[in-house]
Amino acid sequence: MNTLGDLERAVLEHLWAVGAPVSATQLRDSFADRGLALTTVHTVLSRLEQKGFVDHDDARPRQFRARGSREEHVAELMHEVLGQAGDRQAALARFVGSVGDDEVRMLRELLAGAGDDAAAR
Amino acid sequence: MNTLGDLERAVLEHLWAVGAPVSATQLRDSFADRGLALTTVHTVLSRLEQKGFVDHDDARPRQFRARGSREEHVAELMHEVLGQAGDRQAALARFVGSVGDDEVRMLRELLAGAGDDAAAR
DNA sequence: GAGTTTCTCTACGACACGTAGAAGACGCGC
DNA sequence: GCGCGTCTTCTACGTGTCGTAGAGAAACTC
Repeated sequence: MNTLGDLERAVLEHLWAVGAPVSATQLRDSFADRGLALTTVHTVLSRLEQKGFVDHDDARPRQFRARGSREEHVAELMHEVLGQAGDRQAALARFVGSVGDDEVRMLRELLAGAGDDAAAR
Repeated sequence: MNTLGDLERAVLEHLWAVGAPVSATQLRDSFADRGLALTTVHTVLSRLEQKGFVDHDDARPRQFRARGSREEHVAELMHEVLGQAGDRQAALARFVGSVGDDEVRMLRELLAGAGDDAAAR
């Protein structure tokens, strides 16, 4: 499910942060502190691509970009996790029970506002 | 974070489902379909214990039990996942945006009811 | 067309996990 | 108390994933 190694995660985070397509070379330079070989970056990118997290065009210096935003990803993961609960309601209850005050406020507004057109996804 | 193998997860699920302390032998029998050796069960139990998911007393045929409920675990995981979001609010918004109608209703009630004593955890 | 850059293919070491054997620790019945 | 069967611990191996990168092919630049 959440199967991403450290480097994979770091690269994906970077792509999310940048928001724009990025070449392998640029990535290697962004991670200069790790002193990665270009091929390493490529391997990681292919794996992220296989896993559906990354996309690339076929222009020549390939440009890679994340598919979907970090928030989308997080929301999706939250749903997956929730799906593991036997009793979804109980799990949800526990979850909101330990959410910060400001976030509770925000949730209230969200739920009030989006109210009945929630079906509009 | 969510590092549980298939068998580890299955065993933990079982412990959650049973709710009561269980011996290794009983576990092996519960998983008779897999034809596991007792030692395998023990290994898995130790690993789950190392990871803090399982507890055992020191009576002689050791009795193992899950620490915390499945729902607790799920809620905790959801928080961890949410913690990965750069923009927690955005992630939360997306999350509730794709929650089922009945669950939306339940959340509304929870948030309305638990309202201001949310700090009471 | 030669040199440089980028990409793909392949590989290897480390680590987690499923699996279980070997041997020691324990308890029960006699 | 002793022997025997059971439970527990220790250790190990096979496999898959991930970090890492080399070799060679492909493409671009001039």
